[in-house]
Amino acid sequence: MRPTMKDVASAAGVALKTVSRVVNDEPGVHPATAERVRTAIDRLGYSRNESARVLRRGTTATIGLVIEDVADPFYSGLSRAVEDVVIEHGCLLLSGSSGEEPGRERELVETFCARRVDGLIVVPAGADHTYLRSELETGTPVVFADRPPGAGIDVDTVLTDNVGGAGQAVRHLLGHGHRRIAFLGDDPAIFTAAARLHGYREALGGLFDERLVSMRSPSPEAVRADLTGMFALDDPPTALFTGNGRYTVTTLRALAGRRVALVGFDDFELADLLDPGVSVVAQDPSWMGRVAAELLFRRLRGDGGPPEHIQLPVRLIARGSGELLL
Amino acid sequence: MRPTMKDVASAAGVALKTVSRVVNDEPGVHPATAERVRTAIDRLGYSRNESARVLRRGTTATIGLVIEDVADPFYSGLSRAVEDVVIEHGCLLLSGSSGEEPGRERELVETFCARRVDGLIVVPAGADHTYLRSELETGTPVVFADRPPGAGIDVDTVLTDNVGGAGQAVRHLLGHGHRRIAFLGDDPAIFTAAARLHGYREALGGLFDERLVSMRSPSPEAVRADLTGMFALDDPPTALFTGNGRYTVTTLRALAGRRVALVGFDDFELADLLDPGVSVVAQDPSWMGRVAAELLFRRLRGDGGPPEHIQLPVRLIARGSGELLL
DNA sequence: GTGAAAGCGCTAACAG
DNA sequence: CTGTTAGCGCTTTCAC
Repeated sequence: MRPTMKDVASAAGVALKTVSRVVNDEPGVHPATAERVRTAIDRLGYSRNESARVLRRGTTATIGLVIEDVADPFYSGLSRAVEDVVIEHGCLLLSGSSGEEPGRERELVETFCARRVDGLIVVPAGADHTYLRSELETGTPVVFADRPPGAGIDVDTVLTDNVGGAGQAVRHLLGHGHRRIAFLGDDPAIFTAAARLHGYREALGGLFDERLVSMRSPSPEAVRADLTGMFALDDPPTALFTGNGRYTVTTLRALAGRRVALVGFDDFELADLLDPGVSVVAQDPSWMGRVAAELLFRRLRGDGGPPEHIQLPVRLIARGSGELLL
Repeated sequence: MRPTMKDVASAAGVALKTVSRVVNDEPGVHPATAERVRTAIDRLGYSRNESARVLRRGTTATIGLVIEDVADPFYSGLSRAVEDVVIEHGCLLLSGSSGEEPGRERELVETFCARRVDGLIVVPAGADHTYLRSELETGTPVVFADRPPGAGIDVDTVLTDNVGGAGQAVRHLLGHGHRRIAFLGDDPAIFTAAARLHGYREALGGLFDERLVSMRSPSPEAVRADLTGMFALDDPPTALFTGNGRYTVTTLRALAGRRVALVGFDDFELADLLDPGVSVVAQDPSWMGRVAAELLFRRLRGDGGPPEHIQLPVRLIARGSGELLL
């Protein structure tokens, strides 16, 4: 039904190999012959079967990307940047969302490996990546982005300066006179959440009070309940540090206009249009994606050096909410 | 280097076909034999070569999705929904961003077809889809989402009620006393932009004034310039209707607090937190994704009925900005 | 239950 | 410049 090279060959009255040459722009085909072949290709509506080509050549020109959720602006920004780099290199991107489930992460990685991707970029959901070992031994380069791999796997990583960023946020609030600074963030099982908690705690020093820490689901109810609890304390927080974009937004909603200083980790659209503007410690998701993808292609080009561990800086953007004085 | 079924077979002391049976969970293998095979698979770190399988079977269990830009929340929401449905059906998703370039759209579609996707979901950037004809004849189902295909191609579509939604927005503003209602939107070459302009114009009737229409790039500068021009008129607009989420946000920024009524097409995060809250005509991108994907899988299951044209309704959400009285 | 042989559509290696 | 042959790793068909 679908025409093959053989069909094109007989239609053009040449050997199969000649068609292959034309299709692949290989030199050494007489222009007239090439033209005849191209005509036959157009007439039959021929399109090369990539699976057959991959099977024969052993390389797929495909990169796999595992993220947490495409619908999250951080990851969709990262995705887009990865896609652009992948395209620049003439490759195709295979991507999937783990939904923060380790099992799904692994399934995706294994599916991608079964499709013989040339390389992988992974934002891990799980903490055990020993399942990657045989693939790594086969020589497939893997870059971890946003979060590092579990113990025992030493590969390239591109991470944000989470500890430093959290410290910057807290010191900013301290500098504006606050001493009761709460932290709302994800479950510390998530690497970035734990790192940001660490930076927060370190910067606070003796001012740390575990009653001002809430790390659980970013559901409106949970955030609201925890905030209510904190504000009911004898010495309630006068400032908040939120651990990621989702928490910042949920917290803003839960605050319902209450006047508290706030600095959030992650920038988000419209942060400048709120009143007051929301001060944030901004990451650059597309930078992360680009750096990870470029590192991967460097490996693909044969760079066999030791694993690199890149840390991207963050930038504090003051817009008002973090500058409310005590 | 990478182990094949043949390697597993000799390691387990069975024939290649037996390994194939085990890998594919085919019945009729003695449990003990199967166990021996599985052990060999684990020991060698075998993973089936999907390209070889695809070549032989002729079906890829892969769906292709072409959108405009993953980094746009509308399309990333749609993507995620498509991905979920695709996963439910045990398939893999191949997706790419056209960046609103017809050439890129076509390249993506052709790349996906060369990879022999079982079906395609396309948010077109171009207006000519005759290049799809041979693929359609081959029997590959294609669903267009958000925008219809160009002339001469009759396939399934899943669109939003753009005309109706724009009308709803305009009538809402008319109902609050406004008579000078401006429209800011994308280039009318984009289907949705043209449809929304049409709905706007129809609802305005005799009140339509082309000086109150701005349809060009959503750059802050362009929007600001056009708004300045409109407000300098003798009878300036007292209300705005923005043609999509990007325009709404850009416009809000350009307004810099000026008191004008506004209804935007597309909902967006934080619309409720601004002051006043931003009234919108909301689409549901994940609903659109889900509907398109389910329709595609219905076709893949053999539903050969005539092309379906699904129109999804919109919902007006009043939050304050659209209810400012004249 | 198990296996041998053919062949999916292509490219690599070598002839002419 | 053009053609022939072998074989990538798998599934299908049929035989035992």
